[in-house]
Amino acid sequence: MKADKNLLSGSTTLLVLSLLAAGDKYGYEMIAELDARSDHTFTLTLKEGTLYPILHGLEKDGAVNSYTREASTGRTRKYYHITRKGLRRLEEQKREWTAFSQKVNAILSALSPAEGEALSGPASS
Amino acid sequence: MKADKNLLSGSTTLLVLSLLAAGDKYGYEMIAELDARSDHTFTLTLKEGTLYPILHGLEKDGAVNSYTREASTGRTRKYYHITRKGLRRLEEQKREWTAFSQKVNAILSALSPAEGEALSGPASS
DNA sequence: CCTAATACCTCGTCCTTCTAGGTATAATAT
DNA sequence: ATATTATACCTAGAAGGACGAGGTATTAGG
Repeated sequence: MKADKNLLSGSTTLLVLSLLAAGDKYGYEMIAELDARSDHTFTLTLKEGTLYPILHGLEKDGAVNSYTREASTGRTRKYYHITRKGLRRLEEQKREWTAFSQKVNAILSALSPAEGEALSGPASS
Repeated sequence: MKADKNLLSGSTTLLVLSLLAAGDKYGYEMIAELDARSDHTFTLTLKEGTLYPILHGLEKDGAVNSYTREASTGRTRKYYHITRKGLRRLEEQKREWTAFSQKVNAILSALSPAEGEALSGPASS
């Protein structure tokens, strides 16, 4: 329940940049898209209080820029567009994520066979 | 450089439990093992200031228990042993991690083909 | 003898996310 | 007509997790 939130840590910016690399989007839309992609299972939920400050930070860094648009519904939306700088950053973070997740998976899969050894030491559960 | 630290967030407990599931270990050993497994590339580095509080927390929760042992070198080591409760927790966190990382990977790989759509909207980089 | 390595620990700081609030407009229900 | 819900944006402060920097003690090596 609580671990999900923690897992998100650090990969939030990566996810935001990824979404924007697929096309310009506005904040509310990104949250809805992530929510839909995680089948509403709370696996990948991004909160407004998290997203908006991140978008502002990315814009300040020049990784994205924004423009407002009137939707056909009459609503004003603020769209974000990823820049070349943002794309470079995305690639870099993607590499880091891949390296990291592979290492974690390697450790996770390497533990089961050594189960016998775990019981060889003095233990009391 | 800095993103690595953040990526670690949330999966630290999972990694610690994984290491212990492969056999009883002491703190210093776990740090060295993770460092070796990440080829010293800083991808998976766990710091003492992070590990020890986590181990104490896990022990308080009953996920691990500990015993001291005199090594052949004459040094006193504090070994940690994972309990049944800890194993259950490990399995749960493993599932969460797997679900999470798969979703992230799905998003990462789903972005490139939509590149054309990204340029259909009004944009200015 | 003095330094480096082993082995443990903790406190305060920083960074990231969330909670909980706020504003404003459009659509829907009453 | 009016109230509620949904859309769409925002922010300040709280909370949580990892780290840096410090500390202690013992052993090995120069």
